[in-house]
Amino acid sequence: MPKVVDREERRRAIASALLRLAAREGLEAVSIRTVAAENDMSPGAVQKYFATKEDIILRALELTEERLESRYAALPPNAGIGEHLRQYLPLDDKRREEAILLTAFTARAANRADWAKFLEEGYTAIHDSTAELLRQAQRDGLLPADRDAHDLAAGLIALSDGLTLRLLLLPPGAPEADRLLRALDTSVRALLG
Amino acid sequence: MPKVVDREERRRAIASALLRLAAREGLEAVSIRTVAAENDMSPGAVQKYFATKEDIILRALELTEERLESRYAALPPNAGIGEHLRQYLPLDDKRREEAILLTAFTARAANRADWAKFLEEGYTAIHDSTAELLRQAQRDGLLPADRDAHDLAAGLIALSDGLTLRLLLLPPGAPEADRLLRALDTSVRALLG
DNA sequence: GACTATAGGATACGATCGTTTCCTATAGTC
DNA sequence: GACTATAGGAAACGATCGTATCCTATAGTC
Repeated sequence: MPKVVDREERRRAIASALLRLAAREGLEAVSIRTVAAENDMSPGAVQKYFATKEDIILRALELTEERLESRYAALPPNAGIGEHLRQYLPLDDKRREEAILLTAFTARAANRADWAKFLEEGYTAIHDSTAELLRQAQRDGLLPADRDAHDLAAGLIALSDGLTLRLLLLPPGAPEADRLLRALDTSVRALLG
Repeated sequence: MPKVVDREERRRAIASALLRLAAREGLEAVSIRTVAAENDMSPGAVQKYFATKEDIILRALELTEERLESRYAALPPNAGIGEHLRQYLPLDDKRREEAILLTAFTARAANRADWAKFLEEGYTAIHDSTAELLRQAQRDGLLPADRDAHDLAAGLIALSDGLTLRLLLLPPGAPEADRLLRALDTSVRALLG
């Protein structure tokens, strides 16, 4: 056997470099060559791990969803709904990167059924775990039992996603962001209370 | 004077062709040549009206916001908040096109201050007119007077935008869309009290 | 130590990109 | 009718794209 490397680790590193680059300079700046440079490899080396550019993008999409899920899993078990929603907002550089990417991917996915299916599955997962959280709150008596957990979850997630779009248009530390976050709190309370 | 054409009309037609193309095949499919073909001109002719590709995109952005505003203005004066929000959802091909474009533009604008400023102004306009609508409802006694119209407007718009992202991932006539629309109604009612 | 399969890099190919330059046709002025 | 400014198109430029091909270096097997 010849020289051996951890192929899966390499693939992840390349996809991660793509995400870093795309978040910093936009998805249109992504090419085999620029991704290779971002990961300090030659373009030829990248091609040993991904046959096409499209394959790298799909792996990067996967990686983004993995990160979303791991952040979700890292929340303390007794965190409230508000804290869960806040996890998805672009309030620091890392989450801002992810939000940019998911937004760009979503726009492209609208015309590509395979990408859309992929993203939709991620949405469904978030939706289901949010709905489960709400049902738990109902069992604990923290939320009126006559609410439809699914409808409520859809509303809360939409609220968070819509706010994310607004926040992306503001400079990272803009003062208007506080107003928007307060509006989110108000709306969440109105929906839950 | 030589041959005379309506330059503004030509510019609008070119920008409109860009929007049509970008909505159908994605923003990455947009080039001087493809836009020219979409509008049945030669690439050289396009360059007589826009010096750079970037200029066309900016005009297209302007055009999209003009369309949003004109649709908003076309609503019957006694329409409710729910109908206003529904205007922005991608429920037919035309609005789906616009939503795809605005989403793609927003993702790119996150890294480009000039685009972001442009989009943010559009958001502010929608926000202000929505808040005004809410204050009118308060004066009419249709909405409790103790609500903050600005926070409420921000929440309602975020709700609509977030739902738009979800709808973009579903095929145009998907049955899940109905569930989401019902969730929107539920949430709007909860927010308005 | 010879052999070999893979890592990694260099290079080439055809296509397309944004943009510039040059040419022709035409509608209006004098 | 000569003149001219503009519309519109054709072609070319250098750069970059995705991808394919070829070459070398190296880590493991026998």
